[in-house]
Order: sequence, then structure tokens, then C-alpha cells
Amino acid sequence: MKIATWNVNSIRARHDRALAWLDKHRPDVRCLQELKVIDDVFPVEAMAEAGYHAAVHGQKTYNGVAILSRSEPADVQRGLDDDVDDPQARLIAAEIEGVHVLSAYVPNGQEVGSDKWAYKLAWFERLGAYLDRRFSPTDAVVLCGDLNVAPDDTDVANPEPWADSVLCHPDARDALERVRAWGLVDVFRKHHPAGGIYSWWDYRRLAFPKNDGLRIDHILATEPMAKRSTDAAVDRDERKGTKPSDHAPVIAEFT
DNA sequence: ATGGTTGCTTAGCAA
Repeated sequence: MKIATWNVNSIRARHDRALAWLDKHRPDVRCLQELKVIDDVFPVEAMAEAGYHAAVHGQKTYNGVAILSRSEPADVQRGLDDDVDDPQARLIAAEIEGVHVLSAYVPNGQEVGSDKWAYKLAWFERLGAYLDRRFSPTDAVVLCGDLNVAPDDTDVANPEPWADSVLCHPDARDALERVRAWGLVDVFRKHHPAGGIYSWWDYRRLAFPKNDGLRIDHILATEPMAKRSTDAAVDRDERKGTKPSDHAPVIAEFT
């Protein structure tokens, strides 16, 4: 079972790339983030023609997440389903072939100390509570998405200038670690323990040609699924060429 | 050198 995740940075701007990637890689499941469209605008028919079901939790202009799958998804759930009044579409979950797959777009946080930063840290807490409420670490669960945190400095090409950024701040790393410690394995890390492989490069400052990247897109899995994982990769080529997303897809293989 | 890019929506925000 091949599971991929990609922050598309607008499904309208990435429509053709998204379809070309599906045809080339044929994953069983593909999680998407930052759709930037309402449900009605998501290209459900084009995905169906490519052979994929689409479970969509859209939002106008910002955010929006989806799960594409070759087999029909069951038990689709949108949002964190807690008592917080939150209009931002950042989580969708579905069961696919017995595996609970989550597509998450964790808040960026904008600037350490800002309101958006507090929302980011709180969102991680709410995600942890959601996992604990809905699942057990012995279930087959795969959490995919743009988690907007580089877990440690091996995931950052140039750690020094990023040290106190929203992507690397110790409080952000602690927040991700608390979610992971519930019972998740960093599947990409399992196969690439040395680090030095990134999933996001800023559009500015020639970050991609200089490989000034960070690994902030992740595939985390509970132990039963982590045991089934055989390989993981970043498709760096997808960041090349005209009109790429600023994120590259991450892919994991499971038996 | 206090910069630079992209996308959505149309000048300002978010990333």
C-alpha cells in the first residue's frame, strides 16, 4: 500500500501537476493540503477519471484538506470534532482498506509569540486529544500532512537562521513530539535516519536551487503500520520546473 | 543588501 502526502498550495494552480503525479506514481492513497477552494470547486470529476475517490474538507482562499484513494473511503470525518469554534479546514480522516488515514494541515504560526503561534500550539494539543479520543496506538493509523515543524536540526539544511522560527522553535518541536509520543513512528525517519532530506523550500531567496530546505511534511504511523513500512521518499523532482508547489510530495510504502 | 515569491483576490494577507 503506497501512501503519499503533498501540500499543493492551491489545487487550482496545481490541477495539471496533481493529475500528472497521480498517473505517474499511482499511490493507493494521496493526502492533500492547502487546497484553497470550497468543496464545490475541488476537481472531483477529474480525480474520478484518474481513478480516485476524493474525500474533501475545503475552505475558500485558505487551508482545505483532502484524501484521494483508489478504493472507496469509509467513515470520513472532517475537522477536529471538539468544542472549539474553529472555521479553519485543517483535518480530514477516512478509513481506507482498514487503515485510518488522516490528512492534516497544521497552522504555520506566522511569528513566535503571535496569536497565530498560540493557535498553532493549541492545534497540536487538540490533534493529540483527537487521536486519543478516536484511536488506540494499537490501531492501524497513518497521520500525513504538512505539520509545519522540522523535528530536529538534521531536518534543516541551515539550522542556525531557522532556530527560533515557527518551524523549528523548541515549543513547536515539543508540541509535535507530544503528539508523536502518543504512539506514532516517524516513518520517513525510520528509513532515512541520517536526515538531510527536505520537503519544503521557500519560493524566495533561491531556496530550492540552494537546497535551503526543511522537512516539515510528514508520514507518522502507529506501530502496527510502522512495522509494515518498507520504504519512504521525498519526490524532489516535483519541486522542479514551472509553477511547482513550494512543497514536494512525501511517499511511504507499506506491505 | 532589513531583501526575495507565490496565490488569492484585487491591496493586502498568508505562507
